[in-house]
Amino acid sequence: MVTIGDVARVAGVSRSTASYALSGKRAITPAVRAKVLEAVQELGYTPNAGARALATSHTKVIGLLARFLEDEFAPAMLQYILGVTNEARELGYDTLLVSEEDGVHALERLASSRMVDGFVLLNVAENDDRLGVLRQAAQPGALVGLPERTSGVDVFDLDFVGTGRLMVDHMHELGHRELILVSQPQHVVERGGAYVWRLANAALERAAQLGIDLHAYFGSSTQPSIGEDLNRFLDAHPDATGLLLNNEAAAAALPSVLAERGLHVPADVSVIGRYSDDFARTFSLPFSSIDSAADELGRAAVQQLVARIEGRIPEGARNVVHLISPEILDRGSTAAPRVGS
Amino acid sequence: MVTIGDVARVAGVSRSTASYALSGKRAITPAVRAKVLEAVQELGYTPNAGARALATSHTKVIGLLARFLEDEFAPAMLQYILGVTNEARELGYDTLLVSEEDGVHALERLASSRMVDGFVLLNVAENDDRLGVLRQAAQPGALVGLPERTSGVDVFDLDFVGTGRLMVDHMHELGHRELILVSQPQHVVERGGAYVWRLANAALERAAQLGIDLHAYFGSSTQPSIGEDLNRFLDAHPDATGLLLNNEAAAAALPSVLAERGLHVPADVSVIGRYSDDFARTFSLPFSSIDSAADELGRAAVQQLVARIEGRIPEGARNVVHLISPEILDRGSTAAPRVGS
DNA sequence: TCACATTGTCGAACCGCTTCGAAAAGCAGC
DNA sequence: GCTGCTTTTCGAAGCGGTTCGACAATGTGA
Repeated sequence: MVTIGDVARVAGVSRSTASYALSGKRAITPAVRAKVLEAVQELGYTPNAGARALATSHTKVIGLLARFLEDEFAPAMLQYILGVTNEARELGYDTLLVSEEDGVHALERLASSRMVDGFVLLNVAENDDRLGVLRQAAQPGALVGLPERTSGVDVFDLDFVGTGRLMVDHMHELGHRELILVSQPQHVVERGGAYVWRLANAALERAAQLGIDLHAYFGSSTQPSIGEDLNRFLDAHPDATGLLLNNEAAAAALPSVLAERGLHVPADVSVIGRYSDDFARTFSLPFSSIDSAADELGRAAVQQLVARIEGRIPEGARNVVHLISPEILDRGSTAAPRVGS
Repeated sequence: MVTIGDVARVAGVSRSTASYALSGKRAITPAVRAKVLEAVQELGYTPNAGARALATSHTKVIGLLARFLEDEFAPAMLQYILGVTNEARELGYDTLLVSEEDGVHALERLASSRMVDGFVLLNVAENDDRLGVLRQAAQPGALVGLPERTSGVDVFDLDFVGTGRLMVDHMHELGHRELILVSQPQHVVERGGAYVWRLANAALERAAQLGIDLHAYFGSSTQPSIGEDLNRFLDAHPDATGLLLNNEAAAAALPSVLAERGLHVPADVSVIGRYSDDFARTFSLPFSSIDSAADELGRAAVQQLVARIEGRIPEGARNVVHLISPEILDRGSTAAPRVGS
């Protein structure tokens, strides 16, 4: 293994000079610096990460704590993960991915062993038990997902309240008066998926204000049960003219369910969903939707985290709670309801 | 930050004694060890990962190099990633996930900076340019995906040759004589997805031996193009009685395509696919299939890698090339072809 | 009681890098 | 040619562990 000592010897300078030549933290004569760089090239020197971490107390690694809820649509998580790892790399950081069940333990382990400079938590629950540990940790943390208490951490999420309202408003403007909302499985809500009821409650409230009949249901997250669920909901409310989807599996299953029932979109029924564009592209999703903005959220969380790690954010500065405004991507699946239906 | 020096002082022993008491590498009087452990509890001591790595040259981290090919079905990758991270954690290792485009560069960076003890490469191509670097690296590596040259690395993959044959054999036994094979997009093949042509060639060869008419196509990986592709293939071969799928998007799209054409499985057409069970469960995939065994492959790669890292494999031992035998999970989507069709 | 193992503990060195304070070198002005 | 100031380089210490060789304290047998 080639060390900075080897570089120094070959370049004919001291180790500290070699170090300064590489870091630029002190003035070095151009000629000397050139000799050092040449030696680096010749020997193929790369600093040892462990040694540097020990000396600087910075690992240039961020810890990414994923959290896979049973019954949740797992592939959606990949978009967030890639957003985080890609942005981190662009900012000079590597990412330690932890998929451990026991997130609290993982957090304690990484924080106290100083393996990482900061944390990104995915899929944060309303009362996420990881937050207590995170607030105690020496390293800063950024969340993707809005918890009840946001003190001491930076938060990034889609505005699910706004999303619920927007869905209802959009349908209302078109003239719909009876809608069905299909959420994630109840299981997900119980495990802390606050975004589910946040959207649902906002939609119900707005519907009540507007005099709209909104039937809110939990749907399964797998086939074929979600297909059966959808048929059941449609049977129960024959006069409903619009569907709101906050459930990826439901979106994926809906085309064939509608086909079997001989229903056309948007002539017979209007549909609007909430899922990632990538998901929409991969599957035959001809439905207008509100993007989950997974990539954007992951990247924003990392940017903020790195800014904190590198001290670019004043110590006393308030934490950020950044909610992305929902935007409808129009795929033409909503229209005025059929007259007389 | 609490160090082993603090522990030693509180316990009233030397640093080395504290270290030995914790590692057990030398005999320590029970009473002394108890005092050390008590001090550890009291102070909440956790060893500093960087310092330990520097002293032992072991980081207890493995580098996971993912590789996302354009047009490939990304969510499938998540299963491999989780298999790797979970197995690694169970064996006491953390996982550094690298999604960097330039895998060669990433590998060099991690290897020479000694950030990881070993590598797992996902989605390995026939002539993967990462292998050259990996063979030079001081750390061992395990691959998921079979390259042309396997020297110096341990390899784990599904037996795609066997898979191609099995699909054809299965259909042949049922009496089918004309089949359509839908592979991943040509793009994927060109980028190095060897598994695609490996399966296709094996299927074609076996079909030729058995006197079966096999029409092999590349299919798109996104909707709605793959739906159009499928319709085109079916139009072109009206007498084909069976479909072989090596393309997740095709599998996901097929149910609605068949519904539109009024075809029933397996009465009108037999179908067999190759995708992960998780994928099958998530979507309405009523097709018998050969599991990708993503989780199993990821775990096996990690087990082998860790065995090498920890020196449990003799230095001169041959590298492992482990191909998982394909097995058909029967979901009842294949049957004898309709007589007279 | 003494020589000799054996067992348990300690001090010091080392892993590779950064950084501080001080020494050395260079340069101006007188 | 000397003083006084910068600029550049160096030596040494320290980050927090592990590990080796030596020493001290026991215990054993003669």
